[in-house]
Amino acid sequence: MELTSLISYITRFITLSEKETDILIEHVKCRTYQKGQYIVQQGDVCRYENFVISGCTKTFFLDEDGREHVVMFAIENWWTSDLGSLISKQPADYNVQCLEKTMVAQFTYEALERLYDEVPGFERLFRIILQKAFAASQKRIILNHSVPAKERYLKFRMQYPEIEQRVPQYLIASYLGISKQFLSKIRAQLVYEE
Amino acid sequence: MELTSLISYITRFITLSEKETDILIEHVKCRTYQKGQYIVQQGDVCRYENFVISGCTKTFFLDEDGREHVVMFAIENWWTSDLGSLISKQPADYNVQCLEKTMVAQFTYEALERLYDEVPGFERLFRIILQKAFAASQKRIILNHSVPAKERYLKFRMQYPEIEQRVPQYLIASYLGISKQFLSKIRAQLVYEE
DNA sequence: CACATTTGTTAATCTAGTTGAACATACTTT
DNA sequence: AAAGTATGTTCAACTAGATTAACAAATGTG
Repeated sequence: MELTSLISYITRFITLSEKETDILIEHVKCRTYQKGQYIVQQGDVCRYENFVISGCTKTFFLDEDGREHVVMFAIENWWTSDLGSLISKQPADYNVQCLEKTMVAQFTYEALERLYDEVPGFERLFRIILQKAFAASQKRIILNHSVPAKERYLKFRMQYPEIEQRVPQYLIASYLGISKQFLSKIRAQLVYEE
Repeated sequence: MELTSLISYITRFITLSEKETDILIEHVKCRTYQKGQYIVQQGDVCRYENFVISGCTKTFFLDEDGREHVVMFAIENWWTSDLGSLISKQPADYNVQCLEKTMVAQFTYEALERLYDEVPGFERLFRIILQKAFAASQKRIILNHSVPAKERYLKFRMQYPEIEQRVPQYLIASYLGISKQFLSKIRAQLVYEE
């Protein structure tokens, strides 16, 4: 079934009784997006927390000059959303767009609230997910400030080899905070060095 | 009592019965650090989640060349820690050092675990805190990538006017990811413009 | 008080990374 | 097959911001 990966993901962190699994399933909906479609649009209020079952997405925003800045990617077993928008019900800062045909499991804000109340471990699950996400986000701030682009690229390649394969280079450049030309230069250097 | 600010902070998010308040108090310890002392040291395992009762701290790390990079500040009613280290029990990436005489309320990892189990709302409290912290951290990554230093400084000034007053400029420059000379140049420009 | 340390400014030089344009390659779509 | 669109490279001119160093001003300390 479609939700297998979600359930086995969740049970890595908390145990779910049969009844709780049923409650979970009632509160989540699967949806498939085609390549290019938007799961979240900058300016709209974000309605879902999304768990990627299959496919690949990019999260980005457009600055005042219309330039695109990639914030993150998401592949199988990752969460993606504009959490700030979801919890505050303010317009989203980000877009989440599918780079491939992508299937996600979607939780509305209300579904999450109910799950927090009805499934005891659920609050813990998200506390743990958020702890990790926050710690990773903090590390990324460090990285951007203290490490030159070349090393940032190497680190990215090490950490997310699947993503490097799946995603075009100019998007990776944007994620790293550099121009595609400069990434190309870095890659040329690395080939020469190896 | 010293913990008044902590308790009124917490009750902004969840309700605490008298008994729960007692349990909370049992699991937290106040400690005062003098100016210059370290609450967390890079390389040590971080033992506490800290709530600032009074004073001011900076969180920073030293890169391979020994240069200091400020990640955040914390003043009254803020949390500060190296969360990654606290939860993984791996050596901390950051230092948390007091810029003034600072009083904090400290929770050990074990105390937090017990509180999650014994005080029903506690898991929710931290889920909410982490949601906000994560969303803010994500916004900061955007900001660094898409906005020039001058605007980043203006935004910082708007958002944290108390901190701008309390903390020396060269630390703010480091927080913004620029050199102190460049911040000085920006400030000179702003005075001229106003 | 004088002296040292911390904090802030100004100016010259240097560099990592940007921008833009031209060209190459591949993948779609008609 | 032709033509368009998405992706990737290279080069030259440019700029945001770093680095170094010298000097003020402010603050702390014996």
